Amino acid sequence: MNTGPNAPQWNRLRKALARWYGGAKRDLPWRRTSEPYPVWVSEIMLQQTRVAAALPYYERFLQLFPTVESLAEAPEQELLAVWSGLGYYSRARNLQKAARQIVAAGGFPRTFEGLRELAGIGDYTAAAVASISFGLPHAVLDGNVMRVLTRLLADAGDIQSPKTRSRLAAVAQEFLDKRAPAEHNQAVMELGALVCAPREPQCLLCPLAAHCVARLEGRAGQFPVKLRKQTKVEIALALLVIEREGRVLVWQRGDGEGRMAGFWELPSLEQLPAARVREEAGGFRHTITHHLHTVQVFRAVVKRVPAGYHWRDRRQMGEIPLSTMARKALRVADVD
DNA sequence: GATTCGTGGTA
DNA sequence: TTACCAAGAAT
Repeated sequence: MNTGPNAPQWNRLRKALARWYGGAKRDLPWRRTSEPYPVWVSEIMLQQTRVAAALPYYERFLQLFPTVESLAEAPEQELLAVWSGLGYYSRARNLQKAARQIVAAGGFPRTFEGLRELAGIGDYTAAAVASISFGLPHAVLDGNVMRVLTRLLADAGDIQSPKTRSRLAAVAQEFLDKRAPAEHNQAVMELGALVCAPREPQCLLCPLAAHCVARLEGRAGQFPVKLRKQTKVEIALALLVIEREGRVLVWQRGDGEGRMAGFWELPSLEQLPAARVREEAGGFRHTITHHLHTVQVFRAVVKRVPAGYHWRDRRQMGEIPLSTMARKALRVADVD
């Protein structure tokens, strides 16, 4: 740890941060309680997901599954349907897996290590729930915190490397206000979200600005450093909207441990060469991580239902787990 | 330890 | 339009 003459004055920083958070704190639904179940659900939903995107899902999810028991018993199709459109669907499956672990154990684990063993809970989420719900002194390290700390220290390490991350984790833990871990953790993240933003950081509004090395050097925008970048892959796809008597032909992804298992999809022209295309309904682009799909949507007909395909009522599509790509295609074809 | 997993917002 | 990236975790 940096204990030299240039070590950050953590106590001053903590106080300045707490004062700022007192005025900037947003009223978000998951902040109205410290109960572990809603806190946990919100933390999972917020992984790599913006607050605005998670909000409506959070409300619907707790409406439908108000307790950990109800989540443990939920039919998988209902669970995936509620999550449909939010992305990273393994989160939903792990959430239920963990709910069953919790019910089997007779309640929530009340330690970081116990939380860490639940499905879908890594270092970040374990620290978040431990601090917010149980007041335990574990610092969170997420994208916000890494941005704040790399700027504060002008740390030029690649944040995608485990070495840099563990170094930042130690700094975060030293920075943590052990008397108020819940408030402190959320304050740093909120600072990263609202002030110490990725682009055009609002240094003039920042409570840490006086001690921020990157700011003092006029290069806050250069942090954090991220060396690796993804190369994109273009994919062309023709999806078929095959309608008959108000129903649409779909297939279901295998329930095995595959990507988006359990989700319903439209057939592609490649899958159903026997389908007879009537007209092109339109097209759209859809990006999944680094895969750029250019999708053409065709209305088509089939003589008989091919093996593995099913008719689903077009008005029922909102109630089943459907990939966003399929949803977009249905919209293009005016089915909804 | 590098990859993969979804989606939508923003400049 | 493109590139980045958002309260990460599992493999």
